[in-house]
Amino acid sequence: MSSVVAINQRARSADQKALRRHAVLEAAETYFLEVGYEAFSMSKLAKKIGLAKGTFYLYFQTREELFLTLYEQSLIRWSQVFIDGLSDSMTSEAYAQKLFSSASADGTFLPLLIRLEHMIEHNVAIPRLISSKQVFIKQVKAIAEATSISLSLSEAQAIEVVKTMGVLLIGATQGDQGPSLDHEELPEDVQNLIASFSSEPLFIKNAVRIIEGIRMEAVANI
Amino acid sequence: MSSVVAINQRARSADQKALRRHAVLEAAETYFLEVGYEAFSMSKLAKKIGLAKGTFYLYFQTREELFLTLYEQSLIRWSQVFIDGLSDSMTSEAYAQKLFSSASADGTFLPLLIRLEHMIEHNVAIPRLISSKQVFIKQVKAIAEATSISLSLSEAQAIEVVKTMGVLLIGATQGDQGPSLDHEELPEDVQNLIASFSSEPLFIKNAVRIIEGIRMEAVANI
DNA sequence: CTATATAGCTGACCGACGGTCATTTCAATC
DNA sequence: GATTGAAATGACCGTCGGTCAGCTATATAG
Repeated sequence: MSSVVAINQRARSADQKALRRHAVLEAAETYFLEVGYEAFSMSKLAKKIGLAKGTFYLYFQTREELFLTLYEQSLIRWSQVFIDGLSDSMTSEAYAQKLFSSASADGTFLPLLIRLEHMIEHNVAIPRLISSKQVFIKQVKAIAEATSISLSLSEAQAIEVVKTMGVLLIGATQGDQGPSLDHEELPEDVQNLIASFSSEPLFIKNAVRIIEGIRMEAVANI
Repeated sequence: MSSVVAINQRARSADQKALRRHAVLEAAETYFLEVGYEAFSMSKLAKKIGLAKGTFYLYFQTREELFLTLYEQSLIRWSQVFIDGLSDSMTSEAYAQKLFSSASADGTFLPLLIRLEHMIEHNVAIPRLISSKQVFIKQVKAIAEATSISLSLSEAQAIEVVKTMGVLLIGATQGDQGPSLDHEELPEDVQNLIASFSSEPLFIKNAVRIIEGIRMEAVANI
């Protein structure tokens, strides 16, 4: 138990500080999964963990930097799950299905991805932002490599696919982020609208169109 | 000048109230274009117009309802501009280009569209939300009609195109919403990343892929 | 023309937020 | 056991969206 930092102890060595930072992140993610982005309060998180609010700000400069770090973690985690789920010679539909289901299964990843550019990246210091972009680049490369094999595409095509899937994922899951209207009485036209924006088929259909489009461009260029 | 409501006068008739509401919206949009979503403060807007903060809340229940109304207006405005810009027998690329440039030209539309589901629609009363969705449906229909002619597609295909263009637009313009890094020194890999997510080519390339995909699905089903 | 009633308008006030920093307290070192 | 430096603290700050009892401009009645 020597390396564990009890809640009332101080983290003095670099190791102990890393542990504490990790503990804060873990608690933050649990809390985030409970209440979501908008209701996430630093003061309440502090009370939950039993640390003073000021202590957080020793480990993260801003609330958004905390979110950026959670995003980074969830990106890395999801990438691994997705890559592990790929196999050789998949159809583009099966590929898109895997991508969507693995991303949806992670309760942190999508809500943070969707808010990344217009909320989180503001109020984060530039060097931290740069390092985050570099993590992103690394993950795109790793996913593209696996994609190249799974979909029998060139490396360049695979990178194009991966980037575009990200764009599409953000757009297609937008509807899932609205307020829950499950228990509301809605007119039929609105119900139909919502149904027609169901994120999973929306994503998969268009992912297939895009992947096939990219495939055909290569053939046309021979 | 009888119907104009001076700033110190009271809006008593329905006409005058509508005028005042309109004046508030106009001032709000001007202010929004100045400072953007995050820095938009009801108190500051009040001072700008010379009305008390409480007065806003007679015309809009919440800050988000004000944004929802601005969004609605900008959607209607953009739809008209876009439809007017379409002509018969366009290539899918020309179509996508028109869509992107008209949407980008409206400083209000995209920033609000991107925040619609996960920020604005929360904190708006359900009936207001429903009426907003119905405005959306109406606009989609109008755009689809014009699209059907321009791209020589069936009505059903055109609706599919329009809905999907919306999804793609949100995803592709995400990068434009990040903090400005123009005057920052960035490592080359990050610069390349940002360049490769340039929203205009990103949108147009994939719009073409999707439109052509939709076209081909119809041929395949004959 | 004045008195009354109605309702548009006001802004001090509320609780909660993210963030700060002078002070306290713990633990490693001498 | 004394010293010291840094980790931890939480009262405090300015600002936010939102409220509502009181104020007053205006339409109407007499």
